[in-house]
Amino acid sequence: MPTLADVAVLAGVSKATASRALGRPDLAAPETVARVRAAAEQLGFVPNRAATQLARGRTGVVAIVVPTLDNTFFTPIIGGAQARAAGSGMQLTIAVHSLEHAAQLAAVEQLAHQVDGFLFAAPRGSDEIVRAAAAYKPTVLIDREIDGMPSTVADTATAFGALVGWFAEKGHERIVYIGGPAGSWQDGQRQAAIRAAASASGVTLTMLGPCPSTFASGVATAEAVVAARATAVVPYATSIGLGLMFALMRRGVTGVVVSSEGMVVESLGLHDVPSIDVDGEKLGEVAMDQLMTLLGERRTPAVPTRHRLTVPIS
Amino acid sequence: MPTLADVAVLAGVSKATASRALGRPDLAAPETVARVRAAAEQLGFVPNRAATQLARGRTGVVAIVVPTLDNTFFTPIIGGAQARAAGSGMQLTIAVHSLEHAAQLAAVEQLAHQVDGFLFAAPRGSDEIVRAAAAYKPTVLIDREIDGMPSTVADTATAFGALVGWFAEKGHERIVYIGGPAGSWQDGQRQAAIRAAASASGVTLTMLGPCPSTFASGVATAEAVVAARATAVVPYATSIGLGLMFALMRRGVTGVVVSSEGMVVESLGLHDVPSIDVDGEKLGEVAMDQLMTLLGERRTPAVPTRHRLTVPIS
DNA sequence: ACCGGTTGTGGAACCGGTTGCATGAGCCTG
DNA sequence: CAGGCTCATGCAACCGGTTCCACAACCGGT
Repeated sequence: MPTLADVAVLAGVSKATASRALGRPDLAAPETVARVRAAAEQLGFVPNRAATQLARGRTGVVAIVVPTLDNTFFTPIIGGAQARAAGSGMQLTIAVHSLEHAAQLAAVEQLAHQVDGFLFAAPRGSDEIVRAAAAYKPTVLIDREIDGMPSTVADTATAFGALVGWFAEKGHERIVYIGGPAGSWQDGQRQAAIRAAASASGVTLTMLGPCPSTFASGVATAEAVVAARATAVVPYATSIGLGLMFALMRRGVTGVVVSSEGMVVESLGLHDVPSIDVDGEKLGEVAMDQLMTLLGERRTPAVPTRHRLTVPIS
Repeated sequence: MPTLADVAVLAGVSKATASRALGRPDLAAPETVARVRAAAEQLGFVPNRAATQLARGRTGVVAIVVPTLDNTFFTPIIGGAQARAAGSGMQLTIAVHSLEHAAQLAAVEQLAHQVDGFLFAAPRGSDEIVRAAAAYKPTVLIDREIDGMPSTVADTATAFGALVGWFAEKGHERIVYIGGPAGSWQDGQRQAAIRAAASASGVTLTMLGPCPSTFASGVATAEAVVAARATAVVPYATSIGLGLMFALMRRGVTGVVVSSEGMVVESLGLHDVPSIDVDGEKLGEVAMDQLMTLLGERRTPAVPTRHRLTVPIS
């Protein structure tokens, strides 16, 4: 395993110069930079991460906190963040946060020593935990806002409101909204937007929930949906909607439209079903860019510390 | 941020002794160990990861390679591995491997410099890539076997065979197996077991596929299932089965039983639908234990380098 | 021709642990 | 009681980069 010293010898310079040539090319003579780079290439030099971290006092790792991996909402976010992290030569570790409060706090404090920053994609965790993380290291929130903290959110509330309007236009008179997990920030936003849209368009609105984002919980809402004699349903999450559609079919219920996401609508060949697609990947990318900015990373585009993505409906 | 030197001063010993007292208590006097531990506790000392890594020449990180995060088969595996890694004070990074061959190879070689070992939960990747990883660092395969390499697999082949037998007993005469992704090791195993079980029980078997493990691809098989006039279907993955069930319902097809997993069967209240449940968490745990053994970690139980979990059907 | 300023480079300290080796105290054995 | 042994400990050299500082060469300006 070649070291920087090997590269330096081959290039005929000192370790110090070699380091500068590779890391801060502007501080070395162009000709030197070229020679050092060639030497590094030839030897297949890969900088030792631990050494770099130790010298710089940074870990080169950021953590993304998610409530679960079993929800396809979070995986693209992770993917996007991962891609951006890798682009800056950073590693991403995933912290799954399904624990109860005290354990969460302990886990965050433990983790804080091992990372340079946090991405919090945990819609339900208490503010206290997020603040604890932020007290240690730079922290960016994903899909949730807390006063005074940087965040990236998808503006689904507006999209959900528009969806209700869309249904109203199509002549639906009784609409159901199936709320998300208790304490979800997004759920609060969406409820407000949906209530406003419903009263604006004069439809009858039934609010169900709270409801975890799972297939099974969608199945479980079928009865209430039927009881509400709704013709249109807006579920908090795709998995809920899928469970609901499934259960309605099994009961032989027809004439109820459940909004979903593009992939589901397409693969099932559903017609006239509106869909909302959150670009999770983008969400992860933007949030990571924000974090990199906070960390003083040069190579990433600067992003405002508070960011809203608009969400299309179709 | 307190360092080992601070702890040493407070405990009235040298850095060397402090290090030994914390890391190898058997090498220090019990009384000293106690004093050092108390000092560390008092200062809230957390060892600097980078320094430890640099000194030991190990990264303290292992990577788990998965094809995607959008498949609920892999997430429990990751969870299990993560839990075991944390138990040994190691970090787990997730490498998603959806790239084409050359990029995969490059990614693995890059990663190899930054980790102590690999867990490969990539059922389809070519052997070459796995071997490349193994050439650099200890590597354990998950749910796949390659000659001469340590692995942990769920014996689903046997379970799938039993499932066919179960269907035959219930009087089903035409059975469909929907194969998994092209090149999947497990798929090969299952096909063999299913063929054997079918010919043993005299049922007519139709093999479909290969078929990616997605909801959409399950939907797409509905036509072929109907054409085969099958009354029982055994899909490779839960997501495929779910898509198929969905599509069959929409067509109004009844009388076709699709095997699934416990969670689905329960939440939908399906009766008389057999289910297969792979304990993914366990799979991850065992594989990580194997890897820890290879890495010479003391604290983990030694596990045979080739391990098969039996899979229950119900 | 002399001086202040820029630029490129090397020496060496440093990040915070781990560990080989040497030292000395205390114990057992012959 | 001497010689050899074990045991606990400290010193100092690492691991492999980064960066402060000093120094030298070279620039243009007066």
